[in-house]
Amino acid sequence: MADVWYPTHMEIRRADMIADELEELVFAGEFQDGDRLDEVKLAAQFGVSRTPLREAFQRLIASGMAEQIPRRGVFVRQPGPVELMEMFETMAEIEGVCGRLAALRISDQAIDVLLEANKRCQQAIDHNDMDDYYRENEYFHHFIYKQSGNSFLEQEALRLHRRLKPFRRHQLRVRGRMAQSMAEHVAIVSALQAGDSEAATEALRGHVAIQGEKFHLLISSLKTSKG
Amino acid sequence: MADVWYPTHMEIRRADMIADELEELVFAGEFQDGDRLDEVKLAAQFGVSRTPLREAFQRLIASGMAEQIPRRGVFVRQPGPVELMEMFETMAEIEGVCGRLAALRISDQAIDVLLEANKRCQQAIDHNDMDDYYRENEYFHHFIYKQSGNSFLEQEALRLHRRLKPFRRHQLRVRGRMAQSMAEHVAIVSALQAGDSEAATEALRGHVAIQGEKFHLLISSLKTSKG
DNA sequence: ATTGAGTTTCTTGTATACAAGATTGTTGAC
DNA sequence: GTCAACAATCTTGTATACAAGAAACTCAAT
Repeated sequence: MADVWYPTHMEIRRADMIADELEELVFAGEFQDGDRLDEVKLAAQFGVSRTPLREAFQRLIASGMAEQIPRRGVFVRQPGPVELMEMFETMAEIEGVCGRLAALRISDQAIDVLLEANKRCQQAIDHNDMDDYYRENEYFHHFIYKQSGNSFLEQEALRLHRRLKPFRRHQLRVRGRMAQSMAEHVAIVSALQAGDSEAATEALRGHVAIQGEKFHLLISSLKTSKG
Repeated sequence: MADVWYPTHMEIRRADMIADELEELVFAGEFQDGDRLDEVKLAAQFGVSRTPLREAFQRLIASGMAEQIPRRGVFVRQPGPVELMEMFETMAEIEGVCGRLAALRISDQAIDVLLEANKRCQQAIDHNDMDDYYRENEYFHHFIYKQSGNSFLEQEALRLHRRLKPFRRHQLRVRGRMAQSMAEHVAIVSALQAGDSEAATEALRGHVAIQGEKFHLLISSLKTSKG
């Protein structure tokens, strides 16, 4: 019983690997909204038959990244400006909830972890290392999800966070955003430390919502430049 | 353009129909946690080949109702007591969020709709018609999700609500629950009408969380009777 | 030129065939 | 009797074959 080789989740199924790759492609914007996912073309591209592809499609469909119209095909669905704003708002609210529960449940030990994470964030800022800051920032947020003490909620938060990743990627380039973000982190930890669930909620909600608003500006500028 | 027969989403794909049926079976508790979904047996049962079944499986897997272990099979995952509590808590928090946003955005017209819904709830209570109350209650909640003004959030709330449906079904049988639930509905509408987002959040959170707590009691009693 | 029936081609949805890993059962050594 | 190696069987994952709906094309009628 000790040396059982537990079924490592190393993906043996090509269908799963393809699903991952397709998700990446959709995230990377390789497809336009409404593009049909051509089974035979993609099968050739991946060097497999249609079968694993069709299984992979189901995953994209379930996660809302594609839509299936019977007998017509599978079409990618890129979120439009409105849906994106809604997703950011939802993320902000969910992070607020995580903060609320975390404030009620977090341990002193976990607070220390967050303080450490923030130190590393500050170092990233000092070195002006955006990638590093991005990574540490992500760790900070994921850790708070976990401190909600509700692993179902944690998973939901992670899922949405991941889905928004491609749209958050270049946010930090906004001038001064890193420093402001850092200040917000400090406020968040303070609220958690004080066990102030209201303050934690609002701090996290605001911290995330601002991304949606920056995004809103970006959208507006795009719209004016396009139309 | 007028008489185009738009691709009705009538399910032509057996895979989709099977996915629906399988979900029902899992919801109905026809499978134990950990049961393997036998492709060939189910294929025979549904009178189809393995192919559409395997597509249907992907949907269950994506929604967390089943787990796939490569080269081993697909196993149903029934939420245990802990996970269920977590799901109820998450539902309560999300409903709270819907309430918060709805309080900020709801129209007088929509308030009237809620008042009407509550009237129908009261009638159901007067007739002691639990099924009817259940239906009206569901409408009430779904309508509030919509009033959040965030259709992404609305969809997420609907998804979780649906997933919890089988575990909420017999809650109303608890003595006096219908009347208490009704009183909470009134408080919720009042908060929304007043535009008091804090009160709306707490009213909805409490209204839903109580279900989790009732459930908690149920679980405890089960545990003691079992072990 | 435009429309529309009829035909052809393409694509999806499902069934079946096959390869390889997992499970089970058996036999033989200790 | 226990355990390990091997064989037989079962199950999954993928490829291929086939049926039927959708799209594209042709061509005659207006």
